[in-house]
Amino acid sequence: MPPTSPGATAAGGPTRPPAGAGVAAPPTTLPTTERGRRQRERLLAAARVVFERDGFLDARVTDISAEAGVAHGSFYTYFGSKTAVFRALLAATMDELYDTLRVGTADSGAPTADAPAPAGTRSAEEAVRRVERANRRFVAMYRENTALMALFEQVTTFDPEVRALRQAARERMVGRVRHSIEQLQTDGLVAADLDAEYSAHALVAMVSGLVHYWLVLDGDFEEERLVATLTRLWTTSLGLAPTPTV
Amino acid sequence: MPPTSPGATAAGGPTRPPAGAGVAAPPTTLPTTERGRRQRERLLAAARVVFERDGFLDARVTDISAEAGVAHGSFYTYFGSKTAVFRALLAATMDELYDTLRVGTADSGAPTADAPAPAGTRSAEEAVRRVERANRRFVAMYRENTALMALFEQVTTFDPEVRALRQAARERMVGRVRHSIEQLQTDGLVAADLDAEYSAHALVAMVSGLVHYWLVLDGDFEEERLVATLTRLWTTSLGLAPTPTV
DNA sequence: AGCTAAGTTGACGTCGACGTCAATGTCAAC
DNA sequence: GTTGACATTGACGTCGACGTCAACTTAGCT
Repeated sequence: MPPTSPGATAAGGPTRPPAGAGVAAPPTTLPTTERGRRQRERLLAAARVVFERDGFLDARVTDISAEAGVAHGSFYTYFGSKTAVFRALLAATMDELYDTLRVGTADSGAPTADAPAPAGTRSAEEAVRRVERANRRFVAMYRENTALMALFEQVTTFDPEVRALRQAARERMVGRVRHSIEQLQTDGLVAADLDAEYSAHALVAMVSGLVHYWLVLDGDFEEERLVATLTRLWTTSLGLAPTPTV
Repeated sequence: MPPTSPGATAAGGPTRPPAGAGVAAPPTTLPTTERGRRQRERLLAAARVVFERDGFLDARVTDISAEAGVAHGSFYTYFGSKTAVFRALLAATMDELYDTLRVGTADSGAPTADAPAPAGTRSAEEAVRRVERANRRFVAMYRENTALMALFEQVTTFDPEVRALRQAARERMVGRVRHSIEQLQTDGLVAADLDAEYSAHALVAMVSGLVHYWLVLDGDFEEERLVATLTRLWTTSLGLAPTPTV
């Protein structure tokens, strides 16, 4: 069975190509005027409200237009479809969140990182601290954007473009973590024969998967304990163990 | 922000309650006749084919009827809606898969388990072996049912009943793992101060999350290496470490 | 054979979301 | 202040999926 996923057709949302063939030019271009730019922003903001409230599938273009305070027809001046506006919204927001995570976590531990080793940062204890910070930050970010994360997942299941965004986002996170693991291996703090790539993927899956279960699937967790346990498992699994064995 | 998820309305699929109020009795009852039972089976099988081929959203009741070789109207003799048939299909299949996993893995390691400790099973090495077996089995199961797993996720994002199924499935797995961790703690093989519940959740998230990324989101992995890395991280994180530190 | 309850059929009406478009409005430049 | 490009408006036609239902078939029982 080839890597599959149901409903992955080319177009956009739930794929049902309109029978009528006449394809109107989808606004790929950004607005010309200043007024246009503002209208586009209003629609994006409205889209966010409506999507988060109703979910992608139940959201209607009419609702978005109404929320934005513009006529139904105006929507199509800026976006070709519900799916198009969602993609735009997601792309914009994800870039924001990416920055959020980057700020405040130097190179190393977990779903974050990006600076040269600040020197004197080469102890296991320091690494553990960095992992914890990154995890806490990630969890907080997810908590503050739960609705959007749920939407992201939802649309990923049927829109190829959004799926690509998801893969990209994941690879970015994994890349950072892999880099951090390789660094620790270079420093002799992590076993050299550990597969950094696979491990990074696994650890990222652990954190994002559990947080998803907590916030989106409504699991019963306490944030601090969650961060603590994730950090402990993360670091112990890499052999940065503060708790040797028993 | 309360545990949210978009599009979570009561009804079924993408929530759009038919304006007309007259609710016809949804077939909650199972077929009376033998013929009826067989027809229901055929529809279920057809539903699986169509769902896996087109995804839940693009699947039409008409397609399912056609695939089953029955008239459009007959569908409604057995199921009240597309969502209803999907729920039935999923419930049935999940029970099957649950058994699949249970068989062949005694109490302990990973996403499986259920027997009394066979005695002489109390070494760390044995525990590691059990975790590996369970992981390998889980990965294989997922690989052989990728399409269905993708569908499960898809429908979870908007159908509350399916979401409940997902939560239940997750809790079952977590319960087994937690039990196994507690066992290992009793045996002094795992640190007693580790939170077994949270850890079980995290480890299950790691395995299912990574496998999901591999098979559904089409990541680039090699199965054996995947199982090996997952097992290594799993066991090391619990302190069953075959690889002490470096 | 005749009766009845269960099941089958497929044509039909309904409904809601979409995307269009002709008329109208806005604004900046000349 | 006139012009023209760009944007707004909202009523309208289209379309496809759904669920219904009245007529018909099947099969078990007496």
